[in-house]
Amino acid sequence: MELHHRAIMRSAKLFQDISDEEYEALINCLSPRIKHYAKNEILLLTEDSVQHLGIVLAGTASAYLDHVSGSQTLISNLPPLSIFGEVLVSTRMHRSPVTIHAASDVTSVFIEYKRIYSMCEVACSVHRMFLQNVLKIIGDKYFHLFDRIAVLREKTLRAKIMTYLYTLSGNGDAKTVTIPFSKTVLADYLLANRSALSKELKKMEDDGLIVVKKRKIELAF
Amino acid sequence: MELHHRAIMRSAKLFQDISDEEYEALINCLSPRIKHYAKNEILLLTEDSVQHLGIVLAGTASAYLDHVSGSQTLISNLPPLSIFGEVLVSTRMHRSPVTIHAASDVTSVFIEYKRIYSMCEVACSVHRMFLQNVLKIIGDKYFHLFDRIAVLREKTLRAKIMTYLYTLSGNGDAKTVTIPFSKTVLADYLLANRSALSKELKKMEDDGLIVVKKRKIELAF
DNA sequence: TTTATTTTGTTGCCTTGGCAACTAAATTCT
DNA sequence: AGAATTTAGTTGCCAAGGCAACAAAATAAA
Repeated sequence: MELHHRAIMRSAKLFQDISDEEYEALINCLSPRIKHYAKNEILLLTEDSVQHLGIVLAGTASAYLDHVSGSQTLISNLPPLSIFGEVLVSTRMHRSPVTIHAASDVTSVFIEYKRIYSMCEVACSVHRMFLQNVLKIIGDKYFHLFDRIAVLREKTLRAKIMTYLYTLSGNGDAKTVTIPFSKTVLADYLLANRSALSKELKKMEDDGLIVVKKRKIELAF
Repeated sequence: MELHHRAIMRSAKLFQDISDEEYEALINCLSPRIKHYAKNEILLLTEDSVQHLGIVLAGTASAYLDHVSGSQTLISNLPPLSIFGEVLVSTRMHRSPVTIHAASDVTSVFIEYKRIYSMCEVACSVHRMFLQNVLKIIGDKYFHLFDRIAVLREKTLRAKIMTYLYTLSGNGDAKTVTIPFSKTVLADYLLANRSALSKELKKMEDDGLIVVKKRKIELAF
């Protein structure tokens, strides 16, 4: 594994609260493997057997929930330093619930689950910190799904949008939010019709609730 | 902690793949505390600071997502041996995203997060197994939310119901499923109107898709 | 820069299913 | 067992928003 990849990976949440020395020892132990993907290539298919935890080092990938009908629902964007596959670390089946594909050219690193488990004897305390980080990351992901459900359960489209923006603003902390995807994808994310979303955003602007400037939205509520 | 409580707790997923001896040592170390709740009492409020992992030993509790408007959305039922609060083990804030209340009289046991972390030195290998179990449980919970989203993203009520029943049947394994709650609550769970649900179930029965017998539903698809 | 592709706004029509209101049936409580 | 409460079925009305189709604007590719 090349040095600059090591350096990038260093700042992944996975290695938080781990010293530089421990980090070096750890990645030797974990022996991560680098892979490159061209835009639109598939990193992972639904139902694939997953034996690796992945970290996006460069580019952005997207995770989709596949539908029987062939349609897809965006679950999350994976910008650099995102972790994926970690929820499967401990499940019996290790089957991916999502399809992940490269939204741009992507560089990703993979760590075998086995390695994660088998290193305990060697470095118990670091291992513990590492597992704790994995736990934290999974917890965060869980809360993201939770936020999603908080949005989806709203009955009206406006309430969905409001809830989404509120969550995006860190529960009211920021006055301006930047939507991390296009309006087309946002509609998809909110499980709404794109034209309906377009209409409603306009209405909300008329009602003085928000000001839409491309992907930036000023909140006035 | 009384013996029969120990015995019940023994079969919680949390202690899977841990020997009887290890189990005994473990719970001494974890020093769990028992609490009793009368029906409708609150175990946990949204935004509560959570420092304990809980296990339901007897009775059933329910986790709800609170809404600004005061309405609630059922997230999950917690029958005996369910774990709760475990997702927060590693998050910074330890704030509960849900309100949990006793659907019947409930006996529950609590384990401090601290204990979970601080036992490593004493029993590394058991600790590892235990953390792995926590990881697995969180993973499972994650997938439950996932299933929920798979249901919610369906556009038509019928599709929602179908997806729900399919998931409930173990992806087609069982021909008969038992809905774990009343139709009223089911409507709530599907984020649909109760009367609409009633109508649609009847229609589906007319179309020969299902046979509804109280809470048991035969699947013919 | 020119072309191709994707994103966005906008309109009208029409279906899904939310809502209220009431009755009946089924549980639970005492 | 009888009363009280909760759950379930049924109806008609109506609004939210899905869908299709098109044009314009903006991005990306060549």
